[in-house]
Amino acid sequence: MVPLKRRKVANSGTLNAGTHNSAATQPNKFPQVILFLLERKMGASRRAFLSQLGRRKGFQVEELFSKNVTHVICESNTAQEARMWLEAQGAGQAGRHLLDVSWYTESMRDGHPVEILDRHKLQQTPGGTVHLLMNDSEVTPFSVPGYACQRRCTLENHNAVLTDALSLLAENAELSDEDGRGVAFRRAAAVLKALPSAVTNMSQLTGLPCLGGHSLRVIKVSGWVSFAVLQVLTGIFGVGSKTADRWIREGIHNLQQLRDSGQTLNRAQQAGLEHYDDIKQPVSLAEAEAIRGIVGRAVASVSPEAQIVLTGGFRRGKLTGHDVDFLITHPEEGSEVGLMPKLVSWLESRVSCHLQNVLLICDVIFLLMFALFCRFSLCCFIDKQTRRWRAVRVDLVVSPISQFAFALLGWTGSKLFERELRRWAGHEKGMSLSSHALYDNKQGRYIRASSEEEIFAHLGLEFIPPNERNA
DNA sequence: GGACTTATT
DNA sequence: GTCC
DNA sequence: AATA
Ligand SMILES: Nc1nc2c(ncn2[C@H]2C[C@H](O)[C@@H](COP(=O)(O)OP(=O)(O)OP(=O)(O)O)O2)c(=O)[nH]1
Ligand SMILES: [Mg+2]
Ligand SMILES: [Mg+2]
Repeated sequence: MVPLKRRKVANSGTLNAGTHNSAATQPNKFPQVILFLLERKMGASRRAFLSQLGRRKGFQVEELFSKNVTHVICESNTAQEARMWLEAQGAGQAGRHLLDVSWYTESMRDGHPVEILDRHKLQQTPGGTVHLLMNDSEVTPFSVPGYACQRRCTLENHNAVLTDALSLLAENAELSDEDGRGVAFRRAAAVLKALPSAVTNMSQLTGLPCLGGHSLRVIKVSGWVSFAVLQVLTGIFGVGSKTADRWIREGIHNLQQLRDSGQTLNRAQQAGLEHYDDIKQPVSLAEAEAIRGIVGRAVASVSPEAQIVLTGGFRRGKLTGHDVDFLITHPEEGSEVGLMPKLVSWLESRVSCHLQNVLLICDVIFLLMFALFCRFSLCCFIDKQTRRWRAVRVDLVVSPISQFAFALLGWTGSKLFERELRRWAGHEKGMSLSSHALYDNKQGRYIRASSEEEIFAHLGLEFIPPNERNA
């Protein structure tokens, strides 16, 4: 076990505020304000970061304390220590503001020193009274005196998991002959054990004594639900992080518990749960091509001229996928409207019929109908010559030919590649890219394109073929 | 501190 | 977590 | 809130 390395307070006189970062540092815009950030509980890196931020915003932030300093900034629960530190500097508090970091961060946000309100002033907290962040009645704040000998603590423990974790670290420190760290963890554990109820929110701990950075990180990590549980629940189609989080808080940690819980599920979630195992199985390229055949025939029968293209990961050369993505268009602008409903009807008409040789669409599990009814997802079952059927997800997108290039680029991915394209468009070119269009924010007009190559060119990027978009 | 892709339901 |  |  490697203990977290202790910060070295680098008081080397290497920093001369005037010269370093001069390019990014603006001249002092507020000469009546000279800031100093106290490192205690803030940490060296956070202090360095905040200092740099302030200087960029035109504040004078001193590296070293001096009599000229008008505002001393420190973390919210260090009032007593801050005053003692100032005394030690022989400075006292004479006419000097002693402020919480919240004043600093708000001033950074607004770009100027904000009015000093009561909540910005450091609380006189001899024991450790809770610093209320907001008048939120849901989060019950705790208040605990600084010494264990000032408080009553029975055998009751509402935070056993957390105190166990901290006690283990204490034991480890003690056995490593690090008594200082050992007793620190013991105190932290004791603070949690003294609480009248379980900790539900990290914000409840602000202001409590004996809980330093390390202990707070331990508490935070201990509260994490195992990644595996989250993966299982969000692995259900229609279940995202918020829903998974809510279910976990309600004691639902696996599929069986979900089924037994009687939770009301929306349609996508019902289908996602019902076909969980099937949908999780990767789709092979052969299956994708087979489905292409089915959907292709469906498209041809409802609109003979229409074209269908395999997009998504398979177009990028992947050999497996979590679904099969298709883009459908029509050579004549406007003829594509109404294609999707017809296609869906055609597919539905084959439901539970057994005409196809190899493949059969037999269950449409949900529809996602958009404004123009241009996108839809279905779940079909494939007969693999064994009379066994499995659910496979298929995404269908219909696009007018005028938008085809944007749709093709947009639906080919990868997801990260798309995000990077759009970020580049916005940040570097002042344009907005979507799977429908490219908009020039400066010229205030849409840019037409009839191929992916043209879009890359408009964006000032070298063309990258699909098989090299696997970012 | 704040952004971090964009559109659709 | 990285960049501004 | 979830999905592509
Ligand atoms: N702009 C944008 N496009 C996305 C997003 N998610 C997916 N796409 C696009 C790019 C993807 O390649 C395409 C198909 O999405 P899929 O989820 O099917 O991913 P893909 O086919 O790449 O991988 P897969 O093999 O199906 O797991 O849709 C997104 O969040 N934003
Ligand atoms: Mg896909
Ligand atoms: Mg897809």
